[in-house]
Amino acid sequence: MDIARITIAPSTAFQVHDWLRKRVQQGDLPPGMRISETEVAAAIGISRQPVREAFIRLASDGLAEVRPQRGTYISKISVAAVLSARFIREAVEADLARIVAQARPAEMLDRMADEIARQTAADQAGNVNDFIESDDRFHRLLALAAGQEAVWADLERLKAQMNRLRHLSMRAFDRGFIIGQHQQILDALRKGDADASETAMRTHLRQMLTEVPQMAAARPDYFTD
Amino acid sequence: MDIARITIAPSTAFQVHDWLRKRVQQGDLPPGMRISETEVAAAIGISRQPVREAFIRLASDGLAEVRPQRGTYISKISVAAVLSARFIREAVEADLARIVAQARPAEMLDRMADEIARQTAADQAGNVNDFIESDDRFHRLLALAAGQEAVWADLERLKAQMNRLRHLSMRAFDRGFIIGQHQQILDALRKGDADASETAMRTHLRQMLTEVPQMAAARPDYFTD
DNA sequence: TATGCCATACTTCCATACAAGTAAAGCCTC
DNA sequence: GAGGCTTTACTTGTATGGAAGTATGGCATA
Repeated sequence: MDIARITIAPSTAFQVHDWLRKRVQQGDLPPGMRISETEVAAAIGISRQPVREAFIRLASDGLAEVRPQRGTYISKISVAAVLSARFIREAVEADLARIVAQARPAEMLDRMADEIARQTAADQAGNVNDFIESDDRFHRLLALAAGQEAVWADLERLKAQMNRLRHLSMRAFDRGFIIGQHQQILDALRKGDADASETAMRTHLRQMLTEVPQMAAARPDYFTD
Repeated sequence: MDIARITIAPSTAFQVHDWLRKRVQQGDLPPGMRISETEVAAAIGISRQPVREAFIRLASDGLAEVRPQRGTYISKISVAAVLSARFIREAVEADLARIVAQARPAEMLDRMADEIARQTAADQAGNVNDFIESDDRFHRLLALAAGQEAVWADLERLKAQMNRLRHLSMRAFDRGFIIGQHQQILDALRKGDADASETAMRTHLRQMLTEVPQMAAARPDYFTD
């Protein structure tokens, strides 16, 4: 039997945090921008306390920096943090790829193919957000196919800094190239070739090594380290 | 020129968070225990607000769970979260081992040997905390030797759940065995044998796969999932 | 003009009061 | 005794006032 799904209204602080987090990740609140408890509270029409607690959560996410008695600022994108997250992603997804290549779960691979189709459509429509979301789902499906769903949840946390960079870079870089790499990965997985799958995945994720310096050079005011 | 190191007194909320976090990680505050803003505030002699904010941070760490209008509880150790963190560690440290084996930075390898010596001493003295700290330093040195210090910082966050488990299991399991595995890893690194280094590291970190179910069976009230 | 002091207008931090929700014990009713 | 209601004592959530610290512009002074 299905149990009833009871949802209680989330607290104000929770909602504010969620709202701010999304806006930061999408680049709506740019790195370095100053935000103020008073201003946000007034804009929403609530007291300062829930906003303050949302700021604390945002700081825990690494997306904001609270300087006591001075102000709160949207974190600049740490190049070191992005590269670290990238390193971890490569190591983890390389292992995931090997596992999936050996198991070859047909349904999951089909769903990955579906995502590639969606990416092509989003690319042609010029819809950056759709593309990024499908990109994430593609990689998440890999974790699912390897029976390691929780791993992707952990990676999501690490990707926080990377995501912001991606919203900047997606406009500048070739999405068709990314789609091609996804296809290569999927082809190798279907063949059950663990070595080729790992190599394709590592190549794909190393792409970022060239993108990061370019982005940092283009918008130095958005980056640190 | 060196710039002056100015330290400002950390906020009360920060200190409370730090205190609670350490106590949770060392198992002083057991999984499932109920904690209350009012009680902690009274015990320390401050108001509820900073304690409340410390609870929020603790929840962000995954070490506590705030149930609105009901109470706040120390998180039980999520088996899924531990296994996920372990999977990530294996993938990442396998890559790190390969890199270090190829570079063979003499000074770092010597420092890793020092840590093994400290672990032997701590083991004979029966000092669990010293052993765990040295164990962490050993693995951290590996990241340092690979030029990926930031990676270890990210792993630290993921290890939060694992650390609590370790304080439970270290008393039950054979520390001498762990030391031997560290030595095997170091030997392979010194030889510059990337494959052997990777294998030794993976073997070492897979040890946990047998420990986790045993611990969960021994103390089911401490675990979830 | 340059320098040091100071008032002022911010900021985050903490304390306090109250609001809203939960849970459990006690009591009443059947 | 069983079931249901009410009271009561909790819990966390929000609002508000003030404390403490910071940055800035103005002004007096040399």
